[in-house]
Amino acid sequence: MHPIVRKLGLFTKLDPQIIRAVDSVLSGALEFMAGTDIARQGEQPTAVYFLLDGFACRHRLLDNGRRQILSFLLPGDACKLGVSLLEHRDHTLLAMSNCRVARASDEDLQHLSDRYPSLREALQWAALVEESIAREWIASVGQRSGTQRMAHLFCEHYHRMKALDLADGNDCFFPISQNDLADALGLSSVHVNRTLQDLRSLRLLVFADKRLRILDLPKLEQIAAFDAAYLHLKARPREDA
Amino acid sequence: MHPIVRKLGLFTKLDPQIIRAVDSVLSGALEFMAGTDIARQGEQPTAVYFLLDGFACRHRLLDNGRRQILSFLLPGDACKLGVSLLEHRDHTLLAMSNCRVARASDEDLQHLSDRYPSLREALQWAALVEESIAREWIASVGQRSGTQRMAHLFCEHYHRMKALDLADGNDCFFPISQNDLADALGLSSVHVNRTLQDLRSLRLLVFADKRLRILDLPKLEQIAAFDAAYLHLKARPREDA
DNA sequence: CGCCCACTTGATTAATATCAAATACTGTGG
DNA sequence: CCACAGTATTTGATATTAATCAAGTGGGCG
Repeated sequence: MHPIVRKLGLFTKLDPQIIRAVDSVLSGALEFMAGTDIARQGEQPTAVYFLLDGFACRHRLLDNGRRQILSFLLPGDACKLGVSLLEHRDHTLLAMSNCRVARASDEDLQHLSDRYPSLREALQWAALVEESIAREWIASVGQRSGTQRMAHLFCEHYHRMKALDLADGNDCFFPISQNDLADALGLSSVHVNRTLQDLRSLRLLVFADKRLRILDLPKLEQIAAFDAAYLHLKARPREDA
Repeated sequence: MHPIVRKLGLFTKLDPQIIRAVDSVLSGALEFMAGTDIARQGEQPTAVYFLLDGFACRHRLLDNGRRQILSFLLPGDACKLGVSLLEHRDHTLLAMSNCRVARASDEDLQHLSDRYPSLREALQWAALVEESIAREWIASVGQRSGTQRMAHLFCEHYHRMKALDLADGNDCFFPISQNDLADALGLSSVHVNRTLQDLRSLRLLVFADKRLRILDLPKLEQIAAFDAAYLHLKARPREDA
């Protein structure tokens, strides 16, 4: 299934005609190798990127040389109408696995949104959800302990993957090193390693080979003080309509 | 000057006709006392709020009983087109000083944005900047020490106030208790108190009587590893046009 | 084989939380 | 004006969390 349809389908079932219109303004699929930048902090933005396949993140380099991962991008993500209104990108988009990406000019997408209000709504919805997730990350880094934070991130990732039907039972793709995890959680990599061992020894999850397997979701959610409300996942309106 | 014009004027000079149209869909000014909620986490959102005067914040209560302040709202802020697409608010809007607020229905504002593309662009711009600030908060809480974080927040607040012409020299309104500061920075209030004393004894700033006075901005920015790029403040295109 | 990278372990230190109490400050009613 | 309650700030002592430093181990791969 088309990843964008799948993602925006979490909000609403888009008319096939709209999908075709979107496709018509998208570039053919671009390939990015794991570890390469899709778009760079500081550049002037003109294009909107859609992740079609793979796993990517946004991150920002600080003046003090440190790095913070700001969010993760799953297939269908990354649409952000209006970026070209800014003079420079304030963060880098990085492919964390091999990625297939499509690009559209912001302008084209705006025009399309003018013509199809339901497309605009779906994109607005996606942007609002992404913002809500960003806010939860602030709350998480600010108020949760290292263990809770890590548990929370795993819950979040699993729920997002599940919602997109990209989880295989209690197991899903999560191609990220312990170092990246540290940069996402605001912890040192040594501490990440130890915390991971704790969670593993509690038999809550297995995180290895670029995959996350959740063994005890309720317990994990409890530890994390996880409340899925911020993900704004409605009872899925998709499928069999 | 109209606070919304002042804020959106950081992006573009809006046609007076558009301003009148916006005013026409805004409720008259609502008053909120310091400490009262403007809109609550969990409620179903229908309205878009504009802060006309005063100082407010967004915050979120976690399941573990803790609280994180997610962002600060300055006059002209708070427009977020599309909120009504979500089923519930994921955070609370709280007046931190007495506030004057105007409300518009999301629907009215969308229609207006359809009619006036430059209004839509200005609102999109404001939303993008707010997101960028949220990302910087993630980076700050994740990668900066307590002292740096606090210095950073003060730099940010000062720059934002300055950009809106709401700073009086090196001095500006900042009506927030040390407890709130702690909830914004992800520190304990005791630690905030001590960090504050450090910054004060270094003669970098004075924070008292609900005001922030910056004594040595370059030094403060250096400590904070502050880089204003994320605020997306262009060389102001306002005034004397 | 040997190198590189990711992960792991141990020891130590630094940052920050927590607990407990004292000291301002603010507004209120008498 | 004073006594008072309530809140905000400050201080000290101690405990915990997580960072840092320094060395391993282990697997993939040319």
